[in-house]
Amino acid sequence: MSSVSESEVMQLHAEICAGLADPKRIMILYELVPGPRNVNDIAAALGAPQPQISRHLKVLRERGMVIAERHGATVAYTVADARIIQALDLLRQVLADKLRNQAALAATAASASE
Amino acid sequence: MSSVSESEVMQLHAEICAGLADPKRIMILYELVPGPRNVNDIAAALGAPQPQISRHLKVLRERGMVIAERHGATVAYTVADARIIQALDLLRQVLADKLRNQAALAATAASASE
DNA sequence: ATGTTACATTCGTCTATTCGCATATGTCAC
DNA sequence: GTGACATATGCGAATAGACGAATGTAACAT
Repeated sequence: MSSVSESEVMQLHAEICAGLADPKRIMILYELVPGPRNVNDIAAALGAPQPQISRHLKVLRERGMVIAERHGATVAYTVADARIIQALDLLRQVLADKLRNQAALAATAASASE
Repeated sequence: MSSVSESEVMQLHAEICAGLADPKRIMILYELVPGPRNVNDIAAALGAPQPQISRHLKVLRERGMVIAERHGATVAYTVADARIIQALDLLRQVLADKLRNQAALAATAASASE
């Protein structure tokens, strides 16, 4: 019966979004798309120190956005929900269009000043 | 020719996500879904002080996520891209499922301890 | 038990965000 | 011009986020 209040939902919604609000975390999530990866592999792939990646993974874990699974000495991380990647892709498209429009505007301005 | 580097894209991607990383901003964006709204209406609808809403709108504006259009004394705000709302909806669904699963788990635990 | 590899956490510091409050700007009506 | 309304911004305090560097824990092999 623990119904969640409207503002609590908004808070949780914002926390999930905040999980995406860091370039490294976005890169980590995309690294996990092809399949599970362990921490050192991610760190190596992104050229970032392992503790930094571990901390970012903790942020994502706390928000239920990735799943950690121990396999012996290593820990495999997975994206918890494919819709997280879908949302990232949507926002990436928004960004791509914005950059495209800016480039077009710049070209227009350039040709206007020729 | 201004090609944007990989990490710059990630930075911009993260900035858009950061635009969503606040409960009030999410509420503002959903307020704009039915149609354009001016600042005071949003502030009244959310029961928040006008300067706070104005600042949040500035954050969204700077990231190109909303469009401001002056009409006389008032300024009408619109969501710049419908995919922003789609992304929010996706993440909201992720959250809803998570809450549903947590509730189910709690119920299981409760029945196990009967 | 020791060593080695994999991962997580703590600490101190720095930067960024958010807020309330007051105030500035902008637009219109008169 | 003045006044009234709509929106934006400056300022200071409080809070949160991210980092590097060092250290702690966990799993396994020998």
